[in-house]
Amino acid sequence: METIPRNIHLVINEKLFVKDPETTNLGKRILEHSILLIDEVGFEAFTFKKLGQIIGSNESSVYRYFENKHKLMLYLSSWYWSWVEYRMIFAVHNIEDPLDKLHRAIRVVTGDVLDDDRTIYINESVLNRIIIAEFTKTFLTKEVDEENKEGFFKVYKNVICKLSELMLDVNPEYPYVKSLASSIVEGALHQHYLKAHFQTITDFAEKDKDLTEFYIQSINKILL
Amino acid sequence: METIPRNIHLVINEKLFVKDPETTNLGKRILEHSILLIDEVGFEAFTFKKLGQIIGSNESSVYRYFENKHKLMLYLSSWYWSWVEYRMIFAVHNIEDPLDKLHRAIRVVTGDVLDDDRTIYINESVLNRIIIAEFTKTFLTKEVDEENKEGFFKVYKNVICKLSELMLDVNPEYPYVKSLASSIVEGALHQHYLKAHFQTITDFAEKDKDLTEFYIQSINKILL
DNA sequence: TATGATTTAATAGTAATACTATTATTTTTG
DNA sequence: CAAAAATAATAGTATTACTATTAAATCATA
Repeated sequence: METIPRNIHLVINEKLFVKDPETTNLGKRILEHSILLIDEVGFEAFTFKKLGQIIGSNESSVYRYFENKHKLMLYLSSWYWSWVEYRMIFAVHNIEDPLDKLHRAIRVVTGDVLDDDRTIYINESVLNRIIIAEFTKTFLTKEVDEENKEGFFKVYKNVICKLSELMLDVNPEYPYVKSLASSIVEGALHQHYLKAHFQTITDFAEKDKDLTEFYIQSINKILL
Repeated sequence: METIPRNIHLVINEKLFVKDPETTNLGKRILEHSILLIDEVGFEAFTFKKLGQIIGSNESSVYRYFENKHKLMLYLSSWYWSWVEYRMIFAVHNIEDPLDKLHRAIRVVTGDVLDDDRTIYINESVLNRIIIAEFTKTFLTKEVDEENKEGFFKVYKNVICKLSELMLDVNPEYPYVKSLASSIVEGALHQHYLKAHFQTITDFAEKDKDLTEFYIQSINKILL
């Protein structure tokens, strides 16, 4: 995959970090290994102490970059959705047919993720795995409304809005574009999770059945 | 609503509790007030200490019923899905037409929940709110696979399997019944949450648009 | 190269949480 | 009424998620 030119930087809400981790070596090591460690032990068991030990640095040094682990997770999530948005725009660019555009966007949002070598310190395929397992929990909290006001979920909402606009181009009469788009984005994460942990309630454990195909077929029937 | 006859007891996996809370007064008070307290402060801030204070009892007494708060949440979730399953079976019983049956089941799974007065110590409409906000988190953990083996999510999976069977009766050729069913069950919870916290990415903040209607329309187009 | 500024590391400490263990007291039951 | 069971009270532990302080290392530049 070659989607992000090296000179482009994904911009992240400044309230999510104390010090921009992309500006220093230690910061990049924090990003790199927090992704790997969260993937390994899960967000609940992930601590700054363990992370510090792994990167040969100190707990308190991690705190100079991120206020707490929740903010770090929100940072990683924003990075992820920003990257998805970028790839989505890239995928539909210069395409004429609205339905073709929508299909390409759906492919980006629901498809499997390969590592993008252009960012050495972020392993996108592992990041995708932790988004599948952990992202939903970032907004299922008592603090959602405040954090939403602070714009912590803006990039995620952007992806959904972009997708719903593409749907509207296919069928301007359809009344539920926003819910259809949010269902697909969240639903794809959920089906990926089921595939890994609850094979009895998903069809995508079977090799010949494909998630993206399911969504493309469904929206064709719903919108056309 | 009059769905559960007083003499019927929802059976819950015995590994979820130390002592069956439905057998004693204190147990019922624990169920009643844990639902209210989780709704009030959220699962993360919910502790057995606070619960003990509220029910005028002791932290350690709560531990005699539930090993920890996660198991308590799993207990409440099982109770909820068991109740949904019961209502679903009840709703389709004696109905002939497969499509009519499916529509009725979808209505149970996606519709708003009113309190069922037959169980005095469980407020179903509050329980529904905490399921919307907290249930997904119960399986997004590193322990899913073990807990799944223990049968902690059996009732939830039952609901989805029942729903997918009804879909198969409508269209035996459709290849994605399980994923369609799990998408609807999880998707409905998600859309309810969006309605409460992320109005920009759902259509159901608008009064004239209805979640159940959206799902019934969608499955009609997908299955027929 | 010296000086100051910034960054990072190390240490210690705190409040809260999620328990466990023990004993005393109350309630239930036969 | 006595024995058994349930509950309450108290205390204690390990871990977590931080904060504060100071020391050491690195860097930037006059």
